Amino acid sequence: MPIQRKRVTADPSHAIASTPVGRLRRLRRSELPEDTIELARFLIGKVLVRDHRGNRTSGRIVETEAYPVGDAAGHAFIGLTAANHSLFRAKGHAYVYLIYGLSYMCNVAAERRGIGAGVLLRALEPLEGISVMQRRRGTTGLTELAKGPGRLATAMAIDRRCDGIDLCAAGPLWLGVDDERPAVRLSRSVRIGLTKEVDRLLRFYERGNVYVSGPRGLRR
DNA sequence: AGTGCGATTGACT
DNA sequence: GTCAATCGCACTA
Repeated sequence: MPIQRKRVTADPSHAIASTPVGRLRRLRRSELPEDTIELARFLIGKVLVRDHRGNRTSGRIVETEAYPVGDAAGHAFIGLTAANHSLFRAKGHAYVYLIYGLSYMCNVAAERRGIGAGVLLRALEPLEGISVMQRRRGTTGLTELAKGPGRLATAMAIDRRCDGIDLCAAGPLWLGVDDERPAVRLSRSVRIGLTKEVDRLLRFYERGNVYVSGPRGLRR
């Protein structure tokens, strides 16, 4: 008779505490897929790192949305402006903007220089600097720390001053990868909160990850 | 110079 | 579940 193993209680805080921050290396720009949708998939499981005022915070990217070329919901759709020009930079640059007067959204520019497209980072699984994130967010919760794009920005102290940062360079905000970690199981869905292009399946997330945002039914 | 609105969040019924 | 807050920016005039 096989021994019935007792199921380990799903405790997010324990999961975080026991998650080793493995060997992290900076992503090179040449590693990033040029295609916006491929980039959105690629970024799941990669790590966003923030070095700010002597504090390091980082988290695994668990949810993204693609805003490809020609997408009427994308900020580049109206053409190049003072506000959105970072979207037209080479892949791997940050595009940060304020929405509804209160939430910053952090994007990764995609495609070649001169082409406007990007990937919205919608949620992180916190890794380093959890207490710092908790202070910035004003909560002791763990699953709510960076679940949702505005919360992600707050937890990582990302604001408009981060717009244009090269995420593939040594600096205050960059993208890393832990090559030791196993590949991610991806799911996709429609994008959240849009009034245009509502049917396109351009949201990607790690299947079953408790740090993924969105309504029930769009998390599994 | 004025208007409308948005890739959200948190508070509240 | 509903709903208001709050700001920068593109657009119109």
